Amino acid sequence: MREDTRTRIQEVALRLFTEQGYEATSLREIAEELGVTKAALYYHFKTKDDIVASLVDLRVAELEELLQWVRSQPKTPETRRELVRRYAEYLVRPRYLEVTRFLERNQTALRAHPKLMKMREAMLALTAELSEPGATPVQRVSRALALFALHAGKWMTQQDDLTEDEIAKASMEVALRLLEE
Amino acid sequence: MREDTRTRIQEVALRLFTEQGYEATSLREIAEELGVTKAALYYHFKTKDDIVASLVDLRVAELEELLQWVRSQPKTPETRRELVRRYAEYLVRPRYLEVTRFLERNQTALRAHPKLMKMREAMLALTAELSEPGATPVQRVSRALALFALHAGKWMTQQDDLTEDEIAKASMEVALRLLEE
DNA sequence: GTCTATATAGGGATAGAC
DNA sequence: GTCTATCCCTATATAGAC
Repeated sequence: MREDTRTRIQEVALRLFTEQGYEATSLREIAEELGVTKAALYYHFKTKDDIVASLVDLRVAELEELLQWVRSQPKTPETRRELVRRYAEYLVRPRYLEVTRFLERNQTALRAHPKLMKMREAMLALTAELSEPGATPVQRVSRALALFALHAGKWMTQQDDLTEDEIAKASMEVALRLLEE
Repeated sequence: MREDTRTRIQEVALRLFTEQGYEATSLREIAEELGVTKAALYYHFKTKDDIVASLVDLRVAELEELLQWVRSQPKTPETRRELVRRYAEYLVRPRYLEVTRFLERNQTALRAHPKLMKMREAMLALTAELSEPGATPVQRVSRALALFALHAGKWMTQQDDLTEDEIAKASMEVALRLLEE
């Protein structure tokens, strides 16, 4: 069973945008890799920006799902721990991680993109759910760092002699400890 | 006493690259803001890439200075704490922080840049100095996160009601605690 | 050291045939 | 749904005058 062209465009675009950067990747390159012409892309997506939008949509939907869940829960330490655990689960979904990396690496190029603001808002909202009203600055910073700790494992992989699994476990442990502050 | 044109080019380029992204910023824009023409830029820098190289050079030199220092010290907990403190000092030097932000936001656009590899190596080397041979995975991840914790304050500034100073102090506290693992 | 003018290339996007 | 052909624009970079 073959994927449809639209999905294949998304996949190739995501990979090239991540590897080379958004601006540095031309529609010609994407088309060539797929063995079609630029014009064919325009049948599936109205603009280059539209391709990005379709990618971000996938991720925003997941973040908002998570946000909705956490807001339906009592604001307890266990809820916060569970939020970190669930976030880690999202993070290993293949598509999600790649989109995240793409967005991290192309912040300025996409700065004006309206979809990005929605995503940033969602991330800040998630982070906010980890904090409490009367928290000290140290607690605030510490907990804001918790979700990021889970990302950290990803760029460590390249340098270290640890296995991916060891890093994942350790990152989770560090993230949960950051919540304890 | 007026700055020379070369320095002014660096300043404007750095600001625009950071705000708009490297690829999205044309030499024409830089030239217009300075009130000169594109061709004038080419007198001072051989290529657009050369401007970036000149900016990164500033930062690599500082990182390597720091690396040289830490390697001349005994490998004690106090040395590691002092490394974190010194890194934080570098981070608030105006030029350094702006270059850092520029590099963070334009990772992929600059991915092929040879200067960047030198910088990445220097950062990993610094991080490595925070770890010890027999460290557990949790310690490794935790300490690798320490230097990053200092950066974290920067993107928190936008959202939070904390003052810049409170965030700086809290980030330092969090970084030092991450070393304790 | 800065200018004007231009070479050369590549980008995103569209029209219209098949 | 994909093609060819093309429009229009902007980019980096250079040549040569001042």
